[in-house]
Amino acid sequence: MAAFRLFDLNPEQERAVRTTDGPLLILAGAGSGKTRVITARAAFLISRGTAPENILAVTFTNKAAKEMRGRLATMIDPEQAKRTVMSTFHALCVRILRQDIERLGYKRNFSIYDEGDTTGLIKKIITRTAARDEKLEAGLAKNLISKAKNTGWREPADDKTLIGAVYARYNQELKNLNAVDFDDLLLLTVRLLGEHGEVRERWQRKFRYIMVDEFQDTNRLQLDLITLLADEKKNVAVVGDDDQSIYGWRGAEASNILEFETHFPNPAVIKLEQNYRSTNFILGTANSLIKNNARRRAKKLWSAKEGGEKVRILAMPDDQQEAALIVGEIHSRKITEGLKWEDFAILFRMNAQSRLFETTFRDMKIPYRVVGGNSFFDSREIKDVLAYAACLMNADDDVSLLRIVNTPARGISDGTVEKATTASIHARCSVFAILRDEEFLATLTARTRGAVEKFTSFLDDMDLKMHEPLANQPGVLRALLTDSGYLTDLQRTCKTPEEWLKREQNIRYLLDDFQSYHDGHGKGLREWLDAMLLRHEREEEKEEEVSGVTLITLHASKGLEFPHVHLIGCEEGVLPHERSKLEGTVDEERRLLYVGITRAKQTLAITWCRNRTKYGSAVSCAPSTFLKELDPDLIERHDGGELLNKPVTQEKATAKFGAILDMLGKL
DNA sequence: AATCGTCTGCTTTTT
DNA sequence: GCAGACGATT
Repeated sequence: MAAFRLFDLNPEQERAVRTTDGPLLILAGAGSGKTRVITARAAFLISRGTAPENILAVTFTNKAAKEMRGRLATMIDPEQAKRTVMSTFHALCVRILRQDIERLGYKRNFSIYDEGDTTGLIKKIITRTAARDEKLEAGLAKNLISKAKNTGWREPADDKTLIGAVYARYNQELKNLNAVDFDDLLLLTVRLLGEHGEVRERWQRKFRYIMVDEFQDTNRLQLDLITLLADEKKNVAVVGDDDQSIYGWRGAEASNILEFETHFPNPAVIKLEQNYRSTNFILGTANSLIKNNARRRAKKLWSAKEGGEKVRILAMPDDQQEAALIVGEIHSRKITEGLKWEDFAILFRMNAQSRLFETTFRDMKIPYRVVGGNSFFDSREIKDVLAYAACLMNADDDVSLLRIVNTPARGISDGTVEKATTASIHARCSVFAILRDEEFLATLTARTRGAVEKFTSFLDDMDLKMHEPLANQPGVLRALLTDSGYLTDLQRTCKTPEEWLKREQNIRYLLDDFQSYHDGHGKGLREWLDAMLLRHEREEEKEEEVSGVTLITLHASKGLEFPHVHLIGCEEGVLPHERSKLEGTVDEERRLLYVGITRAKQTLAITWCRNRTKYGSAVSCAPSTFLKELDPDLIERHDGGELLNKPVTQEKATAKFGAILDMLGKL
């Protein structure tokens, strides 16, 4: 291969790319080109003769992995790019576990349970375990269990506490179901690699160079995993920004990056401080805020982009007027400055804050998109389809089976299901096995027995068809949904034609996705199902088809950028959130605002309201204490109430009219 | 089995 | 203020 070209990189970036051996810590500030560095580093390693499959780049999201792979494909031979392992933590673990999980006493066809599945299971366990006067919310228990798994809390010795007992039972139950939750993917992989030297060595030999993206968001288990994968060579390059650590509440350990040296001694440390995104007004504002955090690796972002506008802080009388002013401003700037709706974003702390903006945008007929919110995968029909598929892959998967056993209604009542579950616990086998057990069937009425037998033979039939060599698997799945009467039943239970249209569209999307996965990758239901369960967003479609002003939480905005950003609701109690003050995590809230500020490329406006409607009633608010920390030299303060009521000035009207004429002229 | 009414209790959510 | 859960009703 020709000599690798590095001329698009600045000196620090180039050093990060060329430092290939031994531990490396890259402190990459917001907008400093970290994705570029990771991909260039992979390309550089390959150009120097490293085989692509010996390079591992781990990310948190599928989107990031995909983006990296795409970029790498533009830098080197796409065939080689394809062979480079770029994967999320969870997908990597699935890959490892599908090969060797048998050593931990699970079967290789294990099911992966998502949040909803696990919460449901925990709920069931709580009702079975708790005494009359004991109460435990399933959601809370799920969080506690997740935290326990992620911080390495083993089986609690004291299962005298309800949560301890539920934890132990939950793990046992999962194992019986031959299922794992998201946390288990990491936990079991760490256990597998830790306890089985030959497996560990095999993977260590494979991954000679490891890179980790968003290292500030890794938790204890993820660090353990990386440590286990890196052999004594320790060719581990981590990229991250402690100032953008905003997932502490999900178990991310900022100490992983702050104390990197204790985990990997004598690392090379490289700081990327040149920002390619924002103006210096914006970066200076961000710097002035974040320097108030005590525990951080000092860095100062700078930009070659001079000029621009000062950052505006607007005080608004209430949230209604906040929405009115911002939406109005976006509307007029789009026209007068010839911008696109996509150039604007509205950032907020809580999802609930987007509501008012949504209605205001609708009223003004401005297109908008809400990022996040309810996921495609939370819809009933998608869960049902995936449950059908899961049943064919893992006969022990009771959770999926119970989901679809009487969906559509086929004469297997709750009572029958209850009876089957009890019998399965007694017989120590799966519910599916019980439904085929002659002894059990004999206890049923002739009618119920007929229904059960029809159901099991239907699934058997589908199972057979699905696993035939050269089967048209997407076709089988499609047939399953029709022949089971599922689709007809779904249509019947939809209240409006629009609802049916939406649900049907979702299913069609899902099946099309499987079809193209099957045709393109030549992979089967197993692999596709894994990918679906580890992917909670329909990235491609969402991003390309939908356009308009972006409405997004601060958390979800990390990694994105917009020319013009409005950061709303900067009030004490909202940002920082009331709860964070009680929990002592105000620093993380400050980082959250920092992330928000650094999303802006050209202009940034921060608003706060003197009054806000919270839970139905109006409360008065104070501006966020963070606003006092921002460098006053870089900021303009306005009273937004006045701006809103001020009559339109002559010059503004002329400008606007001129712009309209301009647009008409172009037509 | 479906539907209606009342109660509750409120961040953020990469997989 | 409103969604989501749960229990009582038909």
